[in-house]
Amino acid sequence: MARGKIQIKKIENQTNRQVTYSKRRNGLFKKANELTVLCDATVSIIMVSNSNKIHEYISPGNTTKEIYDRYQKDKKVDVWMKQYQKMQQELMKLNETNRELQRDIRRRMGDCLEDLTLNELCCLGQEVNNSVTVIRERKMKKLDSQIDTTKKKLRNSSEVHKNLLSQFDLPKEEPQYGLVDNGEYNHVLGYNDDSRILALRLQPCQPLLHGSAGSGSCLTTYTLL
Amino acid sequence: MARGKIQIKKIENQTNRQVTYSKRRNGLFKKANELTVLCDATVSIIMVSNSNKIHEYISPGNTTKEIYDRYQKDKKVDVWMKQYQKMQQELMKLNETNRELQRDIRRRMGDCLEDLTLNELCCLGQEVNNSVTVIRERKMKKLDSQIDTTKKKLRNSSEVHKNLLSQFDLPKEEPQYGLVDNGEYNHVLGYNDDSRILALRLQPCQPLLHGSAGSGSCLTTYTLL
DNA sequence: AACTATTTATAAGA
DNA sequence: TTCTTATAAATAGTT
Repeated sequence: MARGKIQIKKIENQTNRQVTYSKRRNGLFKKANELTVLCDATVSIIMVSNSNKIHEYISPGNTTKEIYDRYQKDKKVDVWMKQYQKMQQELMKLNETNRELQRDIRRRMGDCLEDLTLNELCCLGQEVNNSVTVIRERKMKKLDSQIDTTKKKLRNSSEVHKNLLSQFDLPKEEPQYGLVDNGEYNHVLGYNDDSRILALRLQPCQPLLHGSAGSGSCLTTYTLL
Repeated sequence: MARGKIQIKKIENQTNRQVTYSKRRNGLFKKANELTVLCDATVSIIMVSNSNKIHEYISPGNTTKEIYDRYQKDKKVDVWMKQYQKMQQELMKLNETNRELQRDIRRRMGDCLEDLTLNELCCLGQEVNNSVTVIRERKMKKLDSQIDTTKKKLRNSSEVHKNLLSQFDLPKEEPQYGLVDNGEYNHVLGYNDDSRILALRLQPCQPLLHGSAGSGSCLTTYTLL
């Protein structure tokens, strides 16, 4: 526009382009500002240069975010909002599910039984009762295998001991590892013929997870903006 | 800038302002486009007029959203992204909690006991066993009160019947409402001296909620954009 | 929307 | 980058 007309096409000279970018950017921003004042409008300009630098103009008293949000609202391209609401719903659903699961567990522990019907109580009772049997069986199986393992270890030790003694030509003497068989175990672990489990707590056992999980964390309402 | 210099201040004449807005908007967009071509840059302009209408310019081959997202990233004002990640985390945590709760329930039903230690099995057994007792007691209490209510109703009916008969001076005759007392009920409901509940299912009872809640819905990964 | 006198923007050079 | 300046472009006021 001066000292000769130019073609509107990419300036190939890198330096020249850079200079023109800078000059015209200022020009554009100045015009934007004049427009803002003269016409009481709001203008937001974002520019990304060829070298990936970002410059912006924003009418005084506004933020680029504000203008863009407004633009989004206007264009109904608010994908974010939809996403947000979808997630919010999902969170609520999950929280609800959690509450229900926890209530179910509490019932299985004998809590919150007030609002169950007689029929529901029967079902629950039957279920829990079945569990007792299954869990007891599982426990006994585990116990058996543990005893088995221990026995094997003992036998092994015994063998090693014997071998050592014979290697050193010492007089043979059976080692006295103590393992009282079976009957005693049943008693210690609360397994008796009453066919009810009155398990002793061998260690203070942490409750499986009730309460700890999910805790009281009610859904935090995420406010927009 | 022509036919006389103007002051850069708000144009008070409404029509004039409107015209100038339109003219200068075109000028601005033209300049933006020249800049885009000459300097191989990307420009996004959003304008809000005094009368709240929105106009935009965007360099060809781009979207306003793209440019704004880039701007956001650059300016690290990505509040949305933080929000999104926070919620994503919350969702994952809740899903994890759900899984744990469901596993806990399954264990209380005698499932998934494989990976429990002997000690944990003992604790679980004890808890479930306690529940059996509590639930049984609760059931009996409910049953008692139901029987009580029924008895009262019966007595009432009896009374009404008697009164009616006497009102009509008819020969008195006791009504024969059938209610076999107590012992029979215990049997029907599976309460016997074995002190274990072998409840009959009076109706097909829906499982309290396991499985239905939360189902298999793994966390859907919300992709951005 | 078109015209045009005048102001403003800016390309090229320093 | 900034300044200069000849000249192109934009536009205020008018029609």
